[in-house]
Amino acid sequence: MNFKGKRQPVTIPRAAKTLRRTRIQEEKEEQILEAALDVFSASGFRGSTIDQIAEVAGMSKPNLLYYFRTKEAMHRALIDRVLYTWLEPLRAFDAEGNPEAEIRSYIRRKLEMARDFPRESRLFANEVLQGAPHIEDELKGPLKELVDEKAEVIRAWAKAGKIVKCDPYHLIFSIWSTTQHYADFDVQVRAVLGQEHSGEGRFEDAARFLEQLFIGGLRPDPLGG
Amino acid sequence: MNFKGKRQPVTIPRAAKTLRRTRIQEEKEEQILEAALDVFSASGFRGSTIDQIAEVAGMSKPNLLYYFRTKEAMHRALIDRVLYTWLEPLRAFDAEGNPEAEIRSYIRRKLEMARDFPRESRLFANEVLQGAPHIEDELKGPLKELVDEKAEVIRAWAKAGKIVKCDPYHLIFSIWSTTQHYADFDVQVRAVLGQEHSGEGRFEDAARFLEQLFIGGLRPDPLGG
DNA sequence: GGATAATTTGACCGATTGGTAAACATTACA
DNA sequence: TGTAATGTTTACCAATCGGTCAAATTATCC
Repeated sequence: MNFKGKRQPVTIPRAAKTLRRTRIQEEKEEQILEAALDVFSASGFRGSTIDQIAEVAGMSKPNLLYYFRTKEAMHRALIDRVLYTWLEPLRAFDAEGNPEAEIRSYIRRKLEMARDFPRESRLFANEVLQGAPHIEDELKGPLKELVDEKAEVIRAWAKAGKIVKCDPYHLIFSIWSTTQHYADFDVQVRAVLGQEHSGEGRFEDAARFLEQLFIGGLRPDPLGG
Repeated sequence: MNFKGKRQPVTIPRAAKTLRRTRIQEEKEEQILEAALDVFSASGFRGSTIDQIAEVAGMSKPNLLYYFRTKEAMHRALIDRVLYTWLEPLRAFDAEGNPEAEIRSYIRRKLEMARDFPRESRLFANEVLQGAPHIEDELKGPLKELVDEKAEVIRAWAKAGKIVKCDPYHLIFSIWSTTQHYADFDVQVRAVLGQEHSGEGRFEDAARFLEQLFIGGLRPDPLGG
């Protein structure tokens, strides 16, 4: 029952992390995950190599593998760290609030995330696009539950006549897709808009358009029908 | 000026293709591109291997490389073949038509493509997501020109009060993103909708919602302003 | 300061990568 | 039917892949 000849990296027994966690560990793991975000978000899991991440992180490959035993472990740690934050805007969606204001601020928040955290957006986009082999459970579990909950809120709003009757799931999908588009398909957006309109102002233009679209499209039918 | 010792694959001198094009060539290139679409759309360029494509195509790797000299050449041929078809719906967008009907049918066509050609959608999504290293020219050239043209049509409609005043580029982006979402993020859509609603009927639900959203959101302001 | 644990590295491993060389098999065509 | 062009395969290449190992270095703590 000993481990002589092969010391376990400190990060492996996760439970022990809070007990013995070096300053160096925190710094290096941070460095690595930052580099991993760069690489994974740009090339997907299969298209990324440990050597690339090591180079971006500025350390040797075996050193990376001292902190994360496998490429998969690095990817998993990255997903875990980013996923919670990523769902924050949807979680903030408030049943008690004013529907129009809630939808407006949800769009705005998602658009801000697309602008400020495009790598995180692309990390998930790459993953989902390639069949979500590593996050299937998260999609079918926590994500579905959260969406189910918020969909119920939207359905209640529609029932109360506060917004038009519509499918709440597809409404959420459409907000996701339109906002994340500006992160995931950034190069295409820039190419089409051309140099003159691909500055940071495009996010304001997008926000204006999307609010117009969704607020207009969801305004309740005056006949109540 | 001879090539002894290394016969040139027939496909290399593209100009000569029309002159001497074997039945076998057509069949095999078809087979290869079909397999390449499978693999590239699922893993992106970097994440795909020639061996994978060879296996799917049911032929040996050197045999693939007889028809396409490099992995890049295969990818390029695939992009070239698919791109034209992919832009067909936007090209069909008619300035003379009724704005509401044109937008409605554009959404429907794009949604049909997401349903019927999800691999093609993912091929481009992978490519753009990873920085569009192989199709930058196509984006900045033909794509931008086509979008510019159609944006002008939409702008004219808005000016004439036929639809609400809005940014035509972001309108096009939002139609792209919402429709392609059902191909590119299919696994996520299925996971969130659950088994009961992830049948083919989801495309009808999506169409209904998106038409509602866009038609409602673009209906001209009755005050005209 | 010395022992001990934590960290880092260069050298290396077998498997896989994109791609080649050349022998071999098949087809088209006179 | 012969033969030249076309098509296919086996064996192979150097480079890169994810990952290991043991030795060397550095930080920590008494």
